[in-house]
Amino acid sequence: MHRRDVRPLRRRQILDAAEHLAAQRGWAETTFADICREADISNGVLTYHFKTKNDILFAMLEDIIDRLQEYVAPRLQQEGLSLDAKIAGFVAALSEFARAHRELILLLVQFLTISIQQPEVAEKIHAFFSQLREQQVDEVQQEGVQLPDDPHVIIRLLHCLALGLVLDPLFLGLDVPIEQLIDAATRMFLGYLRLSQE
Amino acid sequence: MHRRDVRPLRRRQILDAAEHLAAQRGWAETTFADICREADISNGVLTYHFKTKNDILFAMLEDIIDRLQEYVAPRLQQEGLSLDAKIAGFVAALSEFARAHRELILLLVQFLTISIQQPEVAEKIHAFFSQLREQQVDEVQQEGVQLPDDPHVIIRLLHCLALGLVLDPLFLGLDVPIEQLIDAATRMFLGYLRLSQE
Amino acid sequence: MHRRDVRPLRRRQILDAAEHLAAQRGWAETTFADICREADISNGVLTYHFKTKNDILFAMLEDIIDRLQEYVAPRLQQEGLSLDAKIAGFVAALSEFARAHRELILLLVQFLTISIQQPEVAEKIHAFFSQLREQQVDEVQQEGVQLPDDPHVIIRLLHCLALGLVLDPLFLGLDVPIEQLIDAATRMFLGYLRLSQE
Amino acid sequence: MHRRDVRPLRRRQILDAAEHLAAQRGWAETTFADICREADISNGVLTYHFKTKNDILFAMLEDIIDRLQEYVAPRLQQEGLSLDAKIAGFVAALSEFARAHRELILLLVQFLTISIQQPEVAEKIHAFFSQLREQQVDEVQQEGVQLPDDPHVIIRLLHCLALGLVLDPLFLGLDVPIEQLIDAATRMFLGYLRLSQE
DNA sequence: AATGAATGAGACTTCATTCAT
DNA sequence: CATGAATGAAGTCTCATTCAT
Repeated sequence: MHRRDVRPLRRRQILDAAEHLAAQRGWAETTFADICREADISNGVLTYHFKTKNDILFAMLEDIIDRLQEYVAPRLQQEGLSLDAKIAGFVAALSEFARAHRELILLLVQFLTISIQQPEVAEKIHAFFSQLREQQVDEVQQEGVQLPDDPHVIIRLLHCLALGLVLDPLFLGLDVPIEQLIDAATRMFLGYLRLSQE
Repeated sequence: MHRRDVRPLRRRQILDAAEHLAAQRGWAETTFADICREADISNGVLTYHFKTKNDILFAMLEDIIDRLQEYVAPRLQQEGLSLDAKIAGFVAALSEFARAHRELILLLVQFLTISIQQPEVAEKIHAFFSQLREQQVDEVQQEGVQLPDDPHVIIRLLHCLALGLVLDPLFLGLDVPIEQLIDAATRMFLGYLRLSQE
Repeated sequence: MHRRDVRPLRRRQILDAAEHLAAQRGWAETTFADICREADISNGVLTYHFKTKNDILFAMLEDIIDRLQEYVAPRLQQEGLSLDAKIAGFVAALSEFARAHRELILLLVQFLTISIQQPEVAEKIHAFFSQLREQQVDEVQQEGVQLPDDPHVIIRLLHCLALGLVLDPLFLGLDVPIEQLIDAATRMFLGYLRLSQE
Repeated sequence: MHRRDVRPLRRRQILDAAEHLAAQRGWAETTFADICREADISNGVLTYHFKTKNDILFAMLEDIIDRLQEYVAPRLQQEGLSLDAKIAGFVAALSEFARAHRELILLLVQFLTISIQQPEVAEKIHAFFSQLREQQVDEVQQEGVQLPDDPHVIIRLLHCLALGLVLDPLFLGLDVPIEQLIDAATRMFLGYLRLSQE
């Protein structure tokens, strides 16, 4: 009897290899041969599971969005936490995540770049972040406190800050310890939330 | 007598075409043939002026750094402005720049992505932003006011925010009017600067 | 089950074509397109079996050295022959070989020329002839007769003469029947061997 | 007033550069750009003096044949020398020449290789050596002594030997001191000349 | 005489994709 | 499911040659 459904295993094997290489050297510079070598499979296996290179690209995209989803989900809708605690928690989690999953961040950068000319990719990324924003807007709106801006603006601003905090050390070096930066950013954002209350 | 200085003209022509295409479709997807078509020159002219594709890449990098430099320079060291006015001016200028030079921003994104595996590219970008940071740190230090953090941390945070503000609408769509975002960001940052004075 | 060992067959096919063309028109003037046409294969097959043009060059070199080896081996260490008979046999075999394998000789000339600036090629050719010399020196030393010079000098001289006999008609035309030349050369060399016995 | 006839000077300059490079790295690997760099001239000058690459090739060929001629001429028709002395002198001069003009020998090898598929080149080289042979045959015939073979065969054999002595150390390394080789070769040939007198 | 920019054919090489086994 | 040989279009790059100045 055949091993039941080797396919998911093979796909996983291939995606792991492809993601590693794409993060490392860029998707355009990643060839089928590279992936075969990295995944220790033959060219035939690769093309059996993924018809075209773009198929791999989209599978990777879904894969990393799933992974981000899994990471994010339990951190939302935590009952009993103050807004401040949630925000501080979000920024802290983000920075921790960026350090622990550097490769995934690099991969995401690849996809952001690709999204410029691949509308389908742009759409998927957009959808993920939109949904995340909506959830966070909901959380903010549940608070009774007075806010300095429309909740959508607030969350958008939070995301801008988050994006900057994740990418800046990646591209521009790290002259300043990341902890100090995270700390300052948290204080800044919490201060901003309280601006209207003065 | 020779046609006066044809080389700089041709180089400019080629770089314009290459930058346009790289911003549009990505550097890896930009071929010699594309550039020739865009610049309306023959393949020979292209390789006469730039020995290799990487030569074009580096010329482009220097070109955009020069352009950023030219844009940034007059906006620094403006005597007689308060720190608050400078910060607000920086964020405003940035957002205005991002809108007016969308292509240049896209190009910069390409280079950021390339910098991950090309140390030479990373170095040049790093050098530009380091220098900018140093200048801004100097400006901050000239102020007599008490600050919430080390000036390096403050400027770094400002740059994180700026990076986020520039890239976020590019990649993640724009559900929120950019003006509101800029306004909120400015208020946030100015509030942060005053935190220590309470 | 796979077609049994297609690779060696294809390699053979390619090498035959490449050797023929290189002998005919020179290696530098032999293009991938030429080889594909001659071997009746597609460009893809060629580069699938040989990554670079230099790979083909080295495969050719090994191939012709193997062929020379196979030709030479059975002619050495023939027991029961006098030194004179061996020498005469060597010269005769050589001239016969040069006529029967003209293409191989032309190919060898190509490699000699290439060896001037490719140390790796020079090394392989050198190794082959060194080994041949050593074997022949051994044979000479087993003779009890008094010799006019150190056996290494004698064999080296024999090889110089052989090289001249092979190349001269190739390059300088043939005003003199090759048989007469071979005959005279044989008499000359045998006379030389007996010089010390006078 | 113009410098009178710069052209011969320029041609000399170009030929020197071309010959040096062709000897060094092979003619096929020598580009116009290489020659311009080596001769320190512009591309325009090069193509003004030589329309095509083959023009340079033929000019080089004529140049080296002239040089060989100049070297050889005074060594022929030396009255008052015995045949033995002439032969010994020829071999000695040859070996001395090969050492002093290594580059020219390398260049000659290039031409020999090229001659295989360029009949015009083959013809010129052939003509030079034919003429040299004729002169030497004349000299031999003027001797009253009894010879072991037809003078044409003798001289041809001498040339084979000479070719071997010049090329062997170039291609096959030099395990044996060249002096010993020259000495042995001279004795061998002189012995051969006396064979018929026994 | 001299210059060097311009040309485009063609070289080597890479690679995603197909397919017989 | 799996293999890897085969494909050829397309990529980057080289270079002899032309030509306006």
